[in-house]
Amino acid sequence: MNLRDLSYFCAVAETSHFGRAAERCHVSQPTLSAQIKKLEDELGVTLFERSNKSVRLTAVGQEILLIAHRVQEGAADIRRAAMAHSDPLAGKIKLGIIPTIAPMIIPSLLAMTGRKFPALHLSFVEDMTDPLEDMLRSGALDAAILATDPMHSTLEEIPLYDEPFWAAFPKGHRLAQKSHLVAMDIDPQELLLLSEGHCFRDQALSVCRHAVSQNAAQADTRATSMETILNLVAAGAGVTLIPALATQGGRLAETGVIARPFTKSPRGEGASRRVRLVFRRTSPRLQLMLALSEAITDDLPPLVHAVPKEE
Amino acid sequence: MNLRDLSYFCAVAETSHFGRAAERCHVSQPTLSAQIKKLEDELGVTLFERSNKSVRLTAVGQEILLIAHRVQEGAADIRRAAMAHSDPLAGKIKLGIIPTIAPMIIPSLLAMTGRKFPALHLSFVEDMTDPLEDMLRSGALDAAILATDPMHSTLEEIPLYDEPFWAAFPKGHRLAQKSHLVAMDIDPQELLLLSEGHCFRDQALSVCRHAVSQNAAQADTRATSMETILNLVAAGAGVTLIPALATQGGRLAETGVIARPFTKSPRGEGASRRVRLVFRRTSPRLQLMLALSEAITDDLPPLVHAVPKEE
DNA sequence: TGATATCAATAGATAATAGCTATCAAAAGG
DNA sequence: CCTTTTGATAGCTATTATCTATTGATATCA
Repeated sequence: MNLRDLSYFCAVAETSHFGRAAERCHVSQPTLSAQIKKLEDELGVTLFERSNKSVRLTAVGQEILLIAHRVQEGAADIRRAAMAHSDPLAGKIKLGIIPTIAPMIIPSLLAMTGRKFPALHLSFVEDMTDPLEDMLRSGALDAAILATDPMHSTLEEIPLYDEPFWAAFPKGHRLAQKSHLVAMDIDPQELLLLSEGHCFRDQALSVCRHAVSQNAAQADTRATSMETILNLVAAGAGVTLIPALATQGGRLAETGVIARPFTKSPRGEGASRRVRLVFRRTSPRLQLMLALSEAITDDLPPLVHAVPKEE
Repeated sequence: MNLRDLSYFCAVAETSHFGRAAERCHVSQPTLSAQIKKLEDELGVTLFERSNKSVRLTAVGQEILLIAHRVQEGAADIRRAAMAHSDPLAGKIKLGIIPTIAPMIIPSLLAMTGRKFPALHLSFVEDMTDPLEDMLRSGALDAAILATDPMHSTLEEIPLYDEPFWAAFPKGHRLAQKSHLVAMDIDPQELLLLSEGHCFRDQALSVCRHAVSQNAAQADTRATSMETILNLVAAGAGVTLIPALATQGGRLAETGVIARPFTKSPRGEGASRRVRLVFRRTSPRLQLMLALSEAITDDLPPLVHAVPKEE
């Protein structure tokens, strides 16, 4: 049995005429006759009672016609479903974002996709890098925005932008006197860090390499969110590093926290992290990933830098 | 698209493994891969996200899987329906019978089919030959039991039996003195006939050929049923011919009507009619027709005669 | 780290089949 | 009696589903 055979069958049943049915199916009459015969042989029943003058459905034929219509409707539903999903820039997409990026990027991301991909429905999961990669690999996420090279070879990445680090300290702090800082300006004793697992903790530490060994004193004050750390900074508990985009929006000034960029090195390499769109190498939505990354990099905020093309 | 493709698709979706799915479908893995790819191309969507380590349904794939199951269920329903109708000796059959046969044959017919074809459901239409032939040709009937050669070449017949004619007259009638009659014994003035359209009317007249022209006197007393005629006979209104089987059951004796057979001619040809099973030449139920006619002739009542084999 | 195992995809050849044109055979109608 | 209609048949071709053998890419294990 075959969907084509069923459509031939329906055509004959509805026209009561092999020739006209063949025309409707865009095949020759002998072809159609042969296929009907094949179907009858396969089912072991006679579907039509034929004579030169008339073609009449048998009792089984009538019964089967009803079911055949149902089956063909199902086939049409499959085509419809496929059609509805054939736009690569449409549908639902579940995006994981690390906590040091999520709050800053989600509003603009939603605005941008609403504008450029009106048929796309985004949902978000905010978690740390490792759990996000796990979810990505298991299929629980379609993509993630991360700030590290993906660990697994099954994952693919598209660079989005480089985001410099800034130092944040309370108003009146000695660092406020300089417009640009260097890593050594940070006093390891003062440095506040996110809890382990946050990639930004490791990145901040690698900027302040001199602080690694001496930071043990702060072991008991590791905050689980940027928000908490900045509150600690505002309260005068220390200084910290924050990603550039976290300086936006005026929240810092309100709480009396001051932020300063670092001086760029001669080669233009300041302290920064590379933010990437990550997804399974096997993802069927590569096209969407490319479109999405391009849309993001097309309209970057001034505080971050597009990735140089040759990379 | 194709029912086979859909079953391949379902197999892969359910095993998440091309090799095992291929095994389940009894085809090679490359075959299955190719067909899935073809299906994806045709639908314009990716159904599976494949890697060496895992095969995962996409969102469209999940949606389509549900519909595909529905479609396959429909295909199974078609096969089931065909299976249920594949026994040629089962199902419903609508049988037309002329009024001068119906009352005598229906009880034994029902008993016989109930015994020999328990899966067969008979229903009956009692009418005169012409309307029955029309219904037969239009498909409103599956078969008919008639006593005439079918008029249309589209109809086929199987002889069942030859049924002699008997004369019926009131108790004390002069004919009662003879044990066997000849046609000329019938007085045209007395002959009562069924109304026009009944084949038995014409057959009775052809037996009493001498009565044809002289029967005009009875023109106003044509009864529409054998029952009525016999009541007239019982009341002394005349004599009539009846088919042999109408003499069964004791009803005649109760009403004081006497029946006598005719003498057979030297060649064994008495006055009689041939009763046949008639159906469309194109009928898909030829097998049932043969079985049915054989079952009827296998167990004829003593008053009728099997049709000689050479005919 | 290198060897092995796993698994889907690809290549190339073959078998099955759906398709065509031309023709036939039966029946109906003028 | 001839013509028309219509489904079935015959013979051939194009398509395609299928096979085996192999590749290439990962993952696993020693």
